[in-house]
Amino acid sequence: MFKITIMNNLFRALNDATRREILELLKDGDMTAGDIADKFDMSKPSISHHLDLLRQADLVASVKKGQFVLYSLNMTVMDEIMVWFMQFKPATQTEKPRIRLHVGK
Amino acid sequence: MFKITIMNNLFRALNDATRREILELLKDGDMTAGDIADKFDMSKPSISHHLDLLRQADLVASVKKGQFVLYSLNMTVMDEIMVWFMQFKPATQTEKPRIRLHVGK
DNA sequence: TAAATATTTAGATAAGTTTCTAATTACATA
DNA sequence: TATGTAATTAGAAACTTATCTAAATATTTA
Repeated sequence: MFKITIMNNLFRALNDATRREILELLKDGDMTAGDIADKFDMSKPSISHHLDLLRQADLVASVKKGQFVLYSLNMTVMDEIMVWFMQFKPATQTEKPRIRLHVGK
Repeated sequence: MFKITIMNNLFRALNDATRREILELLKDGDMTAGDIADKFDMSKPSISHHLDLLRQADLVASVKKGQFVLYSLNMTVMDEIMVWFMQFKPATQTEKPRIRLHVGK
């Protein structure tokens, strides 16, 4: 169900405060690599490397726009992680009514 | 809202396939350190170390039972992680009814 | 109390990660 | 086409992590 290398890439990417901050920045809209780097007290190559790990985890996508590279969040992966976490929720009451007043055809 | 050291511990703990497997084992019920170790092709001290990181992240709790140490999942932290992930869901329709037929006092 | 069992701690090693500076590649424009 | 700007790649240093074996601690039982 959850491929192990995918999970490894995912949690590896999330295991860093800078990378999590980058994800939070991208919540508010796409940004170029340079604009992202400007938000941190860290060299551009370091940020580039962080972006690479986020891309490997499919948490962000990048598109070249002329001279710039535009980065955007990938929500669909977030959804998949949530499914993984859900397995730990105790087999919870499904939303099925316990009493049925009327039975249709 | 999300304390950084807590997040660091959390994602550090999750960033390992063995530790994630331990969490999945504990889904089905509490286990002793030895029983957990028996499920893996890895030395007991290594498993002990993994359990320590999971405990630091508050993902598991441990209780000494005589000679044994019993480990159990901590669901409440899972819930908190989910809240963190939720911030990335696009500002989704809140469950507020758009039409109110009757306005009470 | 001595021996057996369960678990953790200590210390070492190999592998992986973060960060830097310097160099390279790609694109835009004067 | 030469120059400037944006971004990535390469390579190195410092640090962290995963794993092992050996040793220590705690508990039970003969």
